[in-house]
Amino acid sequence: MQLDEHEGRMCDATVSLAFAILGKPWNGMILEVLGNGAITYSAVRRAVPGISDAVLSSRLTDLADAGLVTREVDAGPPTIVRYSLAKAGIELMPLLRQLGSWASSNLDPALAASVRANASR
Amino acid sequence: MQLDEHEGRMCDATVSLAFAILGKPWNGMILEVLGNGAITYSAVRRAVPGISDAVLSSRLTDLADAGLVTREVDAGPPTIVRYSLAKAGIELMPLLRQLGSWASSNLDPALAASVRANASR
DNA sequence: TGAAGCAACTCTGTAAAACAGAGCAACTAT
DNA sequence: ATAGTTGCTCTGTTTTACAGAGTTGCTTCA
Repeated sequence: MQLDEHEGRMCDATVSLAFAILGKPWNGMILEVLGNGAITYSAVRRAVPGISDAVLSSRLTDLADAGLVTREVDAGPPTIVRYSLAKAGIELMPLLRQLGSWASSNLDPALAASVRANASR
Repeated sequence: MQLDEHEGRMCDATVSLAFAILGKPWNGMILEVLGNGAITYSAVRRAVPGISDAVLSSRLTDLADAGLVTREVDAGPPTIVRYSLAKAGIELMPLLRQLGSWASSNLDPALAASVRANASR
């Protein structure tokens, strides 16, 4: 068995880096929702059907730590917490839109249904 | 507390669809590696450090089922199995490259290191 | 020749992550 | 007063990824 041009092939480091964020369940969708402007935690929860509180909270924290998302607290009362995209997140939006276009042209909508079925389980 | 324009906000269905594939750990990286041309299972394994055989096998099957990847068997001997991108996968490549560019401009490389640390655990 | 190595996976127990749902403090609305 | 909402936290359960071993069929090496 001849090892040839495959031998030194490695996944591109920048793509790996991108998917450190985007390859985690729910992140892409959360970011997309935030792309439409500052939003409260509960509204994100409603906008992303199927996500749990525990995961949403954890993801928002991670995204803020990574510099994609900004968490702003209006002390109130009532306390209002808003999440919005930071510059890095904003720059991702055109790509997310293109990914949506690609998906609608190339993927079977039943795929999303299977995800939703999982979510409703 | 006033519910206003947030009320009807929902995650875009096409983005959800895209992330049915891309939001699963390892898929983005596998697809990127396949983007450089047909490749054997073992070569994919080496190209994506940290992935397990069980997950790689499962992902390749899922990607083939979704129509992004083609599995071709050269009966041999020795049997050679090659994976390559189908049309839908090929159309995704420019977006993956852009995601890599975005990541290198906007994400902390330490993020990838944390993923690799997990992988070497 | 037999042993070692490689390809392409499969199998299985363990650890980690996501799920599902309950709960809490601080508020607002009825 | 009760009920509802916000923004989470907590916890037991289920699912998924991890880690490593294993199998068959081949090729390579001593």
